[in-house]
Amino acid sequence: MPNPTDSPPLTGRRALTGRRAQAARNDTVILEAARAVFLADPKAPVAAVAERAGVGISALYRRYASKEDLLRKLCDDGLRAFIAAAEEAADEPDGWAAFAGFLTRVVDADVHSLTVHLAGTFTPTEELGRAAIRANELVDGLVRRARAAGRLRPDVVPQDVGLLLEGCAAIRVPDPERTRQLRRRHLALLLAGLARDEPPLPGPPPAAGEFDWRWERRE
Amino acid sequence: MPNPTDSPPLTGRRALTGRRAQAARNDTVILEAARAVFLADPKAPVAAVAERAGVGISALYRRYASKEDLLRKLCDDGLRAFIAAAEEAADEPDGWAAFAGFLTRVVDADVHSLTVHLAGTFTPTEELGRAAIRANELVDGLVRRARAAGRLRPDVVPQDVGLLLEGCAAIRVPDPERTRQLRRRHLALLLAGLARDEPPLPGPPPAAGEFDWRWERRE
DNA sequence: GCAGAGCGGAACGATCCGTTCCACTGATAT
DNA sequence: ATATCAGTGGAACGGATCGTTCCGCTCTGC
Repeated sequence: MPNPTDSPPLTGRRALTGRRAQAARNDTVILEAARAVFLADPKAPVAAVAERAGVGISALYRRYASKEDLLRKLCDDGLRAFIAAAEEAADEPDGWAAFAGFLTRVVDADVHSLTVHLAGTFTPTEELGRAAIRANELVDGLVRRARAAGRLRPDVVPQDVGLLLEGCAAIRVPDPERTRQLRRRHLALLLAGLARDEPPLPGPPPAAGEFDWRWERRE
Repeated sequence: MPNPTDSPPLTGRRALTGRRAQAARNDTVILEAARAVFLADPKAPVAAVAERAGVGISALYRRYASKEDLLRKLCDDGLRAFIAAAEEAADEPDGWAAFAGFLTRVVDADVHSLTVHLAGTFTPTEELGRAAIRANELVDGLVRRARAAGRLRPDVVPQDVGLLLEGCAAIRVPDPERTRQLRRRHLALLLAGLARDEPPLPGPPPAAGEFDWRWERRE
């Protein structure tokens, strides 16, 4: 009997029961395991995901036609979370606070590294492409507002955000909570650097589309 | 006839000739290729190095007993370069300039990511451990001097340097020169953030030895 | 009490990869 | 001139890895 986890079902409401409940539980357990595993190592074998989830391999293949399918789903979810964070931050009235809050949210959720490191391991759907465009637009808006608020140094461009997130995502220790702390610390350094009246940043700023190559399948 | 590269030898001086010269040339060609290949993908196969170097596999195995041997050599060279950069920077009289110069040098040479990403793929030698300690001491000194010079915010600790370098190393595009530019830009942001009179960095600062786990062999 | 959804995990086949091996070449020594 | 052999390219090998399939079992829902 696999996964004898939590309490029995309330058959009254729409609550699922027995085998069916277990299946529903496995849905999320598998996704969480996959996220954790591929975040640590994008090339991890499928079996590692199953093991981490505490299920058999067939429980996984019942839900996803292939590894690539699973990867795509993961990346899609990540992009969605990214967009959600941006939209949520947009509600904040102060432009700088919105910008800083957005970055903090994305860094905490570890959403950027998933998207970035998984890109190139599967053939992207058109839907995913649209989401990516939407995400870029949202970031543009956030940067524009932060600049309008007067706190963001004017030589920062939206594409800098990607670099910045990548830098934060690169910081990783075995303990997830500690990772979060260290990344926040690093982000604070970055945010301080984003302030005004510093000497201008060197070199031509990153251009739109300059990072598209990530999406090309790597061998 | 392999590697019919450059001009004939000057037999007069100690200049090596023919087969011998070719071998010497291969020494460096192989190392450069290995550096480039493993920098791009730490798990790359040995054959990829040989191909990139334009030599056969046996030319490689004649010099290194095993892949692990080659990786160790690479890591060792990287650490040495790191130390050299630190020592060179120490000559600079101004503490802040020394600190900033050191970071720039290390980022430009792409030395940090090599050491960090290759760690854990081979069993380290004692010699390597000593070099690591020496490197840490040098960084300590650089941070101390920068702080004494009054430009470095006081809540930055030496271990922050590792995080910072890791962040810079994480940014990578296919073109090496462009990578260098983008990293410099990112570093400038970081350095600006390192300035004084900002709100204090959040969370407990990274502790000494907190990143030692990197050196443990990963499965 | 029966049908089948859901599952665990062994088994399979296709790579992939580190390492060895062998035949060959051309510089060097005699 | 000729023999020698350091240096080399690359095919071949054996082991490991990994995605996927498949089979037999269990336990639910009816």
